[in-house]
Amino acid sequence: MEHDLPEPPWRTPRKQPARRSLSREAIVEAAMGVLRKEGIDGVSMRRVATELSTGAASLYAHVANKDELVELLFDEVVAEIPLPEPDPARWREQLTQLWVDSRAALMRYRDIARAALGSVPLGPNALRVTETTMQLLRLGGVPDQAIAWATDVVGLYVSASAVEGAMRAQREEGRLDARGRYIQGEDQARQLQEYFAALPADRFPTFVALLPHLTTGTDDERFRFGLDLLVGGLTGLATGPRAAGP
Amino acid sequence: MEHDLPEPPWRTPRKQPARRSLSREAIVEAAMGVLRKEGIDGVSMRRVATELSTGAASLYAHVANKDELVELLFDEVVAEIPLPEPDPARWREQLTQLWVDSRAALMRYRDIARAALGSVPLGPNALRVTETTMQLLRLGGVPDQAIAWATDVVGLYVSASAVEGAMRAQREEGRLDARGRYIQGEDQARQLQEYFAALPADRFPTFVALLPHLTTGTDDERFRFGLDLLVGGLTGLATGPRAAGP
DNA sequence: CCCTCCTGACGAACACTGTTCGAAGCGAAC
DNA sequence: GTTCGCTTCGAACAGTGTTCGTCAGGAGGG
Repeated sequence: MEHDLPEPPWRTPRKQPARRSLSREAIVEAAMGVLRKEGIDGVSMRRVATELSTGAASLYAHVANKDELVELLFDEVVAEIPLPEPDPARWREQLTQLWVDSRAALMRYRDIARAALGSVPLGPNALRVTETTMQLLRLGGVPDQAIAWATDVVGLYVSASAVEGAMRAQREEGRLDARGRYIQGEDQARQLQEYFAALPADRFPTFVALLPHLTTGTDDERFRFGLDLLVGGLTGLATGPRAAGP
Repeated sequence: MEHDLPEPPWRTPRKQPARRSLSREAIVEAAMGVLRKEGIDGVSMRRVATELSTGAASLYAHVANKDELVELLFDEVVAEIPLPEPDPARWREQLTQLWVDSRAALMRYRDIARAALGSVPLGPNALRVTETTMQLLRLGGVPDQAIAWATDVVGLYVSASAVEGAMRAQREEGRLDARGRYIQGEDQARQLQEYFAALPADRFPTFVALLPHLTTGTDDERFRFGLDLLVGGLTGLATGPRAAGP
């Protein structure tokens, strides 16, 4: 970084100048860059290794698995979720905000949320988010068993929504095919419109009747809709706000 | 099947006796078998082709893509969801039952639900399920915009829950590693217990306090918990049951 | 009856993937 | 000074989805 002049050729080359730099942190950092740019499918062992100008096999000294690497990535993403200072008077808003922020952080890294589905996240940062979530639910007076299940359920919903949002974003981005043909999201949207217009109204009367509403609203609004349903239900379970206690 | 004696060598071999049998239906059927036994990752073009005793390239005459094949599979699975005859007096129970049945049908085919996340299912059978869902919500007097969003939201939740359930089932199944070592689900559960027991109670007080509740309940109960939250919220949006009408 | 034409079948190949093996190289410890 | 152990990393293995070019068989026309 400081000076990238070519090494004088008469000097002995010193193959690894001090570049024992390969470490778990460096690998995760490089992988995060790939993840952000190309999504989880872009994160291959070879791709990450190339980013560090080495071979794929070298990564296995610091990371057991690709699965383990993805877990590390996920927890790194979760670290970006801002945590509130729990306030008993505003536990509902804080909960909603926390979950909205969670989804936003996940979507910032494309389809990383796919890693959360099917494997309960238990990294250090994920634990901190879970702890805060549970604290807020407790402040609201939600029963303990409901708290445990609710964190699970909402986590599932947030992740699923993030995955769906990432897919939609990728589709609208207009990705180019292997051939180089541009598949504009616009084209697909038009095809969908045609498909909908051709649906037999006698067999799908309600669906057809609701067509205008189906494409209404942004992803965030739809997410908020479901989230409000869940939070509303949790409020119903609450015995009213109570002070934090042991 | 009837006789698999070797063909007498002096007979002309007749390479394709009448085996123009390869068709889209046959491919989907074969793939369904693989899916049920080994999950979505087991469904590879070569694997399905082998099941039909042919090569992978042959499938591409009937199916554009692997993605298309998976879409076909998904819709075939959705076909197994039993649809109720909508009854205005019981719209809530019917809705809940429909969603429980949907999750059950998905889980019957391992992790096929992964295909639903990130691509709104629009096959003929999926449309029938969606139509019924919307009819039931209408019977309950849920506003149109809420109906559109609710089908989306709950579909997401059902799929996500099915994925999680499939993963857990696979884990508990005790799969053998590449080495042949048995990784019993029991072992992993014990490791998890140890990890939880070692958590610092001062940094994660609420989490640690709720530990007994975290492992309580079956997957179905947890799913029902979230589903009841959602249905409860939808009931709150309803203007009361009304007769079906245009 | 024969000769096209065309579509489905399919072996081979391409560019990938995750992971393992074995041979090096290096630093530290004895 | 030598040995031990940890990194590094090229090569290879067994997979993956997909495409290409060839080939055979049936349909249709003359």
